[in-house]
Amino acid sequence: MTVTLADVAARARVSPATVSRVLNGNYPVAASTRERVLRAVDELDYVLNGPASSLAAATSDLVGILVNDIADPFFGIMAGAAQTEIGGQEGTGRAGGEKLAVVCNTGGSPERELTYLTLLQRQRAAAVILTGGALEDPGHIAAMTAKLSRLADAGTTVVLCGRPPLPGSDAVVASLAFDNRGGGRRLTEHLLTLGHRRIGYVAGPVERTTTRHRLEGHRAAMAAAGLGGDTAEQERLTVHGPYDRRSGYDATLELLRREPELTAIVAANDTVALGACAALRDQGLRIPHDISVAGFDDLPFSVDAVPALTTVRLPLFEAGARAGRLAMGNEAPPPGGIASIAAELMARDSTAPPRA
Amino acid sequence: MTVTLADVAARARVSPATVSRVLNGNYPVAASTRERVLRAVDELDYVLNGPASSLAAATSDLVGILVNDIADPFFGIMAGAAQTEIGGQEGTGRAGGEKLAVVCNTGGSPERELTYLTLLQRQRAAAVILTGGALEDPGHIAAMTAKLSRLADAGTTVVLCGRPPLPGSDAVVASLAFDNRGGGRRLTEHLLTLGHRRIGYVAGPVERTTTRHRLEGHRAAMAAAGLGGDTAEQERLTVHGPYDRRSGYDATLELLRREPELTAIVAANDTVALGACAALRDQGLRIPHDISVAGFDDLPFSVDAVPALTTVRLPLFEAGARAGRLAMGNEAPPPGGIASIAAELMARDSTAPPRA
DNA sequence: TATCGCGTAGAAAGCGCTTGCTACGTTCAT
DNA sequence: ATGAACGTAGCAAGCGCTTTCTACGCGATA
Repeated sequence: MTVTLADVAARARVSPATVSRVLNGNYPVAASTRERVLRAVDELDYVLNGPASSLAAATSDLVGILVNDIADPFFGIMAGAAQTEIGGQEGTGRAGGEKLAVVCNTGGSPERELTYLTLLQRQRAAAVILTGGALEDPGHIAAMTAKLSRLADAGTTVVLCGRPPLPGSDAVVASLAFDNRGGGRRLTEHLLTLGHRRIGYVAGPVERTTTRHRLEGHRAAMAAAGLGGDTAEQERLTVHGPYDRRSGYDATLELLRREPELTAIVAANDTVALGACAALRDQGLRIPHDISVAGFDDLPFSVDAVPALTTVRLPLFEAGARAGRLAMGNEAPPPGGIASIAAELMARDSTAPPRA
Repeated sequence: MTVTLADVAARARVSPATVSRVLNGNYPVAASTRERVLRAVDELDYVLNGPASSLAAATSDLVGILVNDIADPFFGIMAGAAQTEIGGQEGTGRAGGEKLAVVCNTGGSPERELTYLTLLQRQRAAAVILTGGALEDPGHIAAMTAKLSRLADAGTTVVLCGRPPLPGSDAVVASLAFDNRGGGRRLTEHLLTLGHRRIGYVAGPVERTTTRHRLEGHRAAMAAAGLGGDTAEQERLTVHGPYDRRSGYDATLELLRREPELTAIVAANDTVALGACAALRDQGLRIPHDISVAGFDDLPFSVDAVPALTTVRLPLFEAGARAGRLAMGNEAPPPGGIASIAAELMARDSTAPPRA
């Protein structure tokens, strides 16, 4: 029924070993022999049996990319860039390099994250790239650390992209961490410079590194300006919610209720900011005339928002591509295995000085 | 080094066969024995060797989801929904159902589409879901048909989601096709009803089914209204380009150059529409006062555009979920294996009667 | 009591591939 | 002329699991 290596060998009048070596290209084979084998492969329309090959070689060509939300371009851009670096290099013909880069959607659930890691471990994945913020739960962190070191033991390369390093883990080859704290700080400094004093913050889900870092940046800027007040006051001007449009809408309404004198709102990311804008418009407020709004990430649609959204640009594509290269061993890891990736303020039209 | 089935068997004082049966749960095993085996599995932290298991069983638990652009929520939403149906059903403990749903990004390239299919074939994937429009190139269609029937022969379930049926192929279990033609027609009828007569069309990439169907719907509506003119005129009011923001921007400028009297622009999708809006604004035109704009897909951000975008809603999540169920064999295929999925007009604020 | 059948477990034969080792020419240096 | 060295190819032993077939023990049936 299905064509096997042996069939190809028979047709090319060589041994199975030779066919295997031609296909893997890591052993000298005479040009004429190789030629003959390749022809037989084509004629029989042979496709390697991946499981058999992985079993014998004790490695596979699977590379997993874990994302929190596949419908969010934030992850899509990184994953796409990584895949380009992994599945991209054809050219060598059928030999080598043909990895299967696949993305797995955890939906932000820690259990699913672990489940996918186990599934990838089952498949003896060549590499795993974890993207996006991590959950700050001690239990989960411990479980992840254990799982990742088990993966590393089995020869899987682990790369973190847009996620802070896992303390005390030597399983991770490299972590590319976005400077969310610095970005958040500069964004709020921008607002402060414009003259804002009462700033509301729509934060992401609690217990996420990304959420915390951005919020810390914001509060650091506020504190440096002698604002921000005590903890209770900080809490009053902060509302947490998921990274979606709806959360931005609802949280904005809530912030307005708590503090009608708000002159600016900083959102956890651009999608949330869009929801915030919608809420403000529905309240009859004009942006930025009555109130300023800022986002984070600089996703493609942000520049087309009306008014164009002030935000913080994260080099998602570059980071994803680099993670891909790191996973493939095509790039040297940064010193110490950790790289901080700069976040750039993009001041646009959704922020302006507060009304006098 | 690594723990194998035999290790577990030894520790549980049973034969490897029994361990296998406990893990796969398709053979009667006494409760006490199962208990013992499960404990050993836990104690040894055993993880099944996927390749070995796939080799022996001649199937794997991999399910591939092919998308054209992973950074586009259009695909992200479908893929996410499908993954929910595939990787989701835990609850049964570790037994059964634990598939590895992975998404593969073709970037719209036919070669990569084929490459991924081969890679999935290598892995003996349990199922493959192809999403999004297909390339209308005879050579590629033939190659795809051949590849898919080879996959089907090997036991892989093939499902098409948001992609028209492959004529003459019995390899495909089901195809869920969006009614792009009907949606396109209703959208243009809406514009016609408002009084528009000079309508520009920013189409998607040529030779794509989605592009063609939407355009056909548009032209059918125009023709039914006695408008549209000859082929040359139709061509003059149509500009093709990729499904991105940039294309919408550039094409809109081009259309305006060709026909300054345009009162409405229909875009290939919402992202393109956003680019069109940006171009119009940069030209000092107000939407919808000076010119109307419509999109397609009703992606999440469309309702937050300013003005809110008139578009055609596609039930992406539902379709993706259904495709996932179909792939898992958890839902009966539609009669004839083909289902047409309705597209609903969402008339919002970006369209209005033309200026008198 | 003898027989059958059922529930449960083990033995062992692969699944299709990779790779260490061996074997067989050649060519080169001695 | 002889042997070392090299370039190629084959042999065969697994890789870790699934599954068919066989075996065993026991309660039910006759």
